[in-house]
Amino acid sequence: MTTMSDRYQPPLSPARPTMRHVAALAGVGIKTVSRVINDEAGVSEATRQKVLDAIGQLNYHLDVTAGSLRRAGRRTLSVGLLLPSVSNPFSGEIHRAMEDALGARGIAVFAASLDDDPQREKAIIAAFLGRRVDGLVLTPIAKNQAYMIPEHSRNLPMVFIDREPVGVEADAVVTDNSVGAAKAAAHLLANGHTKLAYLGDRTDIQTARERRRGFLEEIGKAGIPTSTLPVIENLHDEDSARRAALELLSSEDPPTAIFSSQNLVTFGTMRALKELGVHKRVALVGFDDFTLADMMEPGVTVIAQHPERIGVLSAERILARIDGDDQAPRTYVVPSELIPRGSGEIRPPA
Amino acid sequence: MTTMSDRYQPPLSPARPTMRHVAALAGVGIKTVSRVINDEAGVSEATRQKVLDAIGQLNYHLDVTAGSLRRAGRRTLSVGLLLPSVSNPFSGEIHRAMEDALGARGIAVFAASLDDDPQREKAIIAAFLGRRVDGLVLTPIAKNQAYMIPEHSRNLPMVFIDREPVGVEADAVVTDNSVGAAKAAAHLLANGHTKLAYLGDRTDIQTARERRRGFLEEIGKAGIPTSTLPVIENLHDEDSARRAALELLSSEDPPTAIFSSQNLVTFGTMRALKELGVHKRVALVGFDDFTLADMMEPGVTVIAQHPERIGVLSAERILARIDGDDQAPRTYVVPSELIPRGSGEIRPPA
DNA sequence: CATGGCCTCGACAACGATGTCATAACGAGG
DNA sequence: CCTCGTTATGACATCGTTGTCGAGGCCATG
Repeated sequence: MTTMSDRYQPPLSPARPTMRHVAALAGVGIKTVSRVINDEAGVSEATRQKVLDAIGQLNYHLDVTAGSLRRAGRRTLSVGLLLPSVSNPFSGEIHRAMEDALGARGIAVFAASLDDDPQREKAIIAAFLGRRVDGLVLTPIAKNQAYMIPEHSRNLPMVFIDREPVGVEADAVVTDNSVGAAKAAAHLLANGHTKLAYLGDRTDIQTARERRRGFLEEIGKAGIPTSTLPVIENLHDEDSARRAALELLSSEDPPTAIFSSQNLVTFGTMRALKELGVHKRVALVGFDDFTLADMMEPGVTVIAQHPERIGVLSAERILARIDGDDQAPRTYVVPSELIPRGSGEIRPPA
Repeated sequence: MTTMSDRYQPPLSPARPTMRHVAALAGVGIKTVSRVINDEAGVSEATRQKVLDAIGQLNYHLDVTAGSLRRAGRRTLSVGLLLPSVSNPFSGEIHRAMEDALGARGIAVFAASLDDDPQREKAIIAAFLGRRVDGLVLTPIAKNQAYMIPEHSRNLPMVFIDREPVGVEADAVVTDNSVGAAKAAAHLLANGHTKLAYLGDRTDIQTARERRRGFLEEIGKAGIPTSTLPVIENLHDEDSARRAALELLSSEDPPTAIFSSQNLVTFGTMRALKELGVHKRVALVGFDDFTLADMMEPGVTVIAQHPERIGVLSAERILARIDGDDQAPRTYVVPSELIPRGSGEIRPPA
């Protein structure tokens, strides 16, 4: 005789209950069940209890998607969120703020990563449209969002993050990229630097161009010629930034201060500075804050964006649009903030 | 006369097209449209083209949710993912790996943050069930998952991450927490330490308990009494960890090596070490890798988990279950890895 | 030319829910 | 006792899609 008690029991698989089952068990019509679940008026307390009991007994969960098919306004109670990558902390913060604001309204969030790939942007949007999301919040990559015109004219609520849309009119929530970069420039100038350099991200990314513009314009205003200032771009990962910085710093007349336009570029630059042993002599200001920046040697001065703030604002806007707000689209600017931590306050050699 | 060209034009809002519209425009029946879209056989090439043209012209997108209502197996092509917080990098990595694997199959991911709140866990699961997700991947917080028994017996695919479920049998993908912690202990012992300390997370978190166990057992094996070894727990954020470490290090007979059981605890400890100026004299090994750990002074030795690996494996398992795999549930262990970077190789004072 | 088989294709019901509307029950007012 | 308004309730159509099934057209075979 073998004992079977420790064998895996494939579970029974009773059909998932529907309103009909609940109605039958409670001895009422399905419409009454619907009324109870949706808290509609016109159900006696006794009936309500019977229905609730049946729901509990069957462990019934309303099928939101089936409901949305018929429901007025056809709300699916879901929105699509397109981010650079869900694994990057900046995106994560935005995602989190969005989740909290929308979750409170019973709206679920589909999140997806774009990886700077315009094709992917379109494919994901198509997938989300197929799910009939109530709204779209996205950090656009494609040069142009004209392909969204059909949806736009169907009044699909959309909010653009990080960059204003091209080809459709819609709300946008952005960081003051050029202003932030100008602050970085002003800060380095104020600390006495005249030999500056710019290390930047891919030039097809609008925010990268804005940052470059802000940085260079501010320097120009100070009367320092920008035509000879080293501007190294299209650095999209840590290692290419590191190598660019190494080369730059090993050149004949190296800069005494560097502005890096993005997180990974900042990391690469930090590595280069450290490898050459000049991390305490060459000034650095990076765009984007990061964890432990204050624990580095020296602490890294940054232009911090406020992703939670961006997320909260975007959530507000998409909710307002979903609720029918039809004001003219606006762009909301979230100010960046210079956080001095040491690396940006290094003064040029005398 | 005022010009209106720059005024906002609220867009027209033609109804979203359905298969019926496509069918009418193409001059075919709706079933034929369905066949074309789903690549079913039995449609002549000519008809196919007509339908595809109509789809393009109307900018039609199949309504996946409506389809899932009728489709065999009722797949909604969505899964729910419950993470500690979408804003934490560890969760982000898992999310990303999941998104990639499931996205390739046309499955969308609902992600939500638990914040270590058992109530939230239940609420979010209820919300996901209401959306009829095809599967659930979760990092459980609640002591017990017995409340999921009804779903489990309805064969809802589930995969648990980070911790084996209690109360239901299901696949789990976990890090070898106790083994990893033991490695940390062994590493510190091998470097000559005998005065060690443990700084840990909340004791109601299973992984935290595992790590403590692994750490203390390994030390016990080496013949060092663990009863007097400082074990400070329930440190759940950076600042409480910092304060605990400060106190510990200022005590009469401070440890020469510290093991911190989690990211935030590690950060707090690093701060304390630095504040006291002993970061180059007291050894530290932290559980969980983090960005720029190698750039700290000294580099921080960690027991790294592999969240991408965990994500990939979880995605594989949930897909297999969705595809009908009905083997007995298993627990998959993803090995952690000790990465020496300096802080863990500091030797005790002679 | 009749027959049968294959290929295309569409009518129809159904999925699980909700909006509409009709009806039953009941007490109030005449 | 009839009428009326109010409240509680359910029958039914419907949302957009897919599964089932049968109809019709065409071609090859005998």
